[in-house]
Amino acid sequence: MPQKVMDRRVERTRRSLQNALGQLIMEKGFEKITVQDVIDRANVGRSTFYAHFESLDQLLLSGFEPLRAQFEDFLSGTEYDNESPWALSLTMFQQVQKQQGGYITLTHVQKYLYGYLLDHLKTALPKRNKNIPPELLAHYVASSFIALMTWWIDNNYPFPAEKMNELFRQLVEPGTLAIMMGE
Amino acid sequence: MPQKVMDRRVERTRRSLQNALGQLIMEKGFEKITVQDVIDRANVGRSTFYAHFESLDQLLLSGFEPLRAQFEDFLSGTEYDNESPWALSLTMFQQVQKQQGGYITLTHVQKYLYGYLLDHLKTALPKRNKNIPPELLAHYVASSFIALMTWWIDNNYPFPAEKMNELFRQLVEPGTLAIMMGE
DNA sequence: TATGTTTCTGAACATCGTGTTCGGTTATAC
DNA sequence: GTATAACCGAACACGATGTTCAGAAACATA
Repeated sequence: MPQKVMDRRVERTRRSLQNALGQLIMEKGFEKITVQDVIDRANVGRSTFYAHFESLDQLLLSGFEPLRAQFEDFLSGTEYDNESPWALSLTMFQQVQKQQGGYITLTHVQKYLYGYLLDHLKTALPKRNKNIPPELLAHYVASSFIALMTWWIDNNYPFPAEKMNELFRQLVEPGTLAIMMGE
Repeated sequence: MPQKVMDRRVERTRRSLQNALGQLIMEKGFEKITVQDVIDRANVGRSTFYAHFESLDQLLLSGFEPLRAQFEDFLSGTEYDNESPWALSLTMFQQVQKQQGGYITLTHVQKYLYGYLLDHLKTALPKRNKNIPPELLAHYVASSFIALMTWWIDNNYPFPAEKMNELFRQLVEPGTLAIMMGE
């Protein structure tokens, strides 16, 4: 939970680090980035970095915080039913699209979104089925979502969020319905 | 291409390193493994490791070589048609199952299999479609495959390969057909 | 069994990234 | 204007990487 009033310097430092990380992820991918890279780009002292974050992973996570809060809100105000997975995926497409040019990157999506969707699906999907284990079904749906989202971001958002969600549903729903009914 | 006759010591060293890596992947995951871990486990000198492989990635890749060769064979003897993607996926399920207890791990699957399937799909799938970009479709199918494969290995091969491939097809085919026909 | 060749060993070394510490400097809030 | 909080940056210990080299061991051959 953020302080009511935050020292300008703190805000400036954190923003700067987040932006630097975002840029570097685009340039060379998260795995190849060092703390040195980030603090050089952000013009921040080494000790300052560690005063704010205990690792690059923490810094990465901090940039995802705004979206995380939105999804929490969304989920706490939603009933679980047959439509809720599609509503959640639509929200995710929309929110990510809105962040274009911000510091939300593919790395954020792949690292955090998958888990959110999976958790939701595990409770939203029917629990018992003789044709397929429910966790497998959840994995399949969540993976498919991430695949579409990854392609979408990689290709620079060629379609609007609504169209992506439609594609997602058209691809995934028929098979899942078929397998739940039995062949 | 392996030598006709290989010095016993070379064979022993390489096997030992591959096995050590396989064990360590199961124990703590590929990302957390260091060269030191591997050579300690394998009882091999530091300089020996670097005489054989130039990195952990190379060592990992070397263990996948047998499977890679099989898939090359399979693909070079197969016509591209509507059935070939399912035949390839079945082969992959079967070959991975056969390697149970060998040094093929989840890491191998996720790092190499995806690329193989994707390449095949890009040529095997119909090239033009007004409803969905072909590369997106290929990504979706390949990701779904990896999702099922991952679950299967994670849960210790609860079903035979044939059943997994059937599930894969039942989940993926209806949606892809529907979207190719137009809604 | 003797010989020449290949492989393995292990210690030493340079290099790089991490995470911490601390005395000194600067910006901010009031 | 002053007390306080944040930032700086140099120094340090640590651990992993990748290379080098001289000596020991295993191998193929005859």
